[in-house]
Amino acid sequence: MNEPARPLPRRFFARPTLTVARALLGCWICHRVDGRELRGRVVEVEAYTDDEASHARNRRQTPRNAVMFGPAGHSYVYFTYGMHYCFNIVTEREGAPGAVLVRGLDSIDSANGPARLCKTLGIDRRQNGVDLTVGESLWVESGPRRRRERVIQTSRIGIRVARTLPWRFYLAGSIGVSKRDPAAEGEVLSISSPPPRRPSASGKR
DNA sequence: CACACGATGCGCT
DNA sequence: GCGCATCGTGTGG
Repeated sequence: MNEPARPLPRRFFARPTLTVARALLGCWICHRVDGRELRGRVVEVEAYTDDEASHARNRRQTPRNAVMFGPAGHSYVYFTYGMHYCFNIVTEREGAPGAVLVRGLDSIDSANGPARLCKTLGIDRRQNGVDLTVGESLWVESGPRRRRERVIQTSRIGIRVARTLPWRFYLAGSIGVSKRDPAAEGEVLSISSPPPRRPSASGKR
């Protein structure tokens, strides 16, 4: 049998979104499905509140984003591009929209990128609105970051607006990070390695 | 009702 | 770097 769940309590999630996002690094996402328990360690997240890139932009509430306005510690799973799911964890006090998009896990295969992560953990629309503090099917467990694991803070990915907000966090050097930002990591140029390729000026994403 | 488009990932150039 | 799958959602008429 599996170990009993030790879900993080509501008060962990009912804080400012940026605080929760950073605190989630190193924690475990656990999903009990089909009699087995899948778990991965969070290594990359993004914060969304009521900013221009958020589903709750302008604090506009809709059927889809409703759980972002609800109590913290619930899951917000949305469907996108006609084929993918993304998993978020609701933050802030009730009435204030906020969620952390979980973008990458390690200690499990194929969990780099928010959609692959959902596929690997078996998360889909059925998990939307689940209370993660119950510890019954889907929950989050504490997992303190290891010493020497640096937290990198940089801009979010895959959005067209609000790109200057540094609201993405990841653990440097971890497998499971969808996209690294060498500049934010303070990478030193080496004369023995080829020069980094510059992104073309046409890039819109 | 019509329509534009996306918090992505894959395969190919 | 680029095209594209594929459909729910929000917006506007």
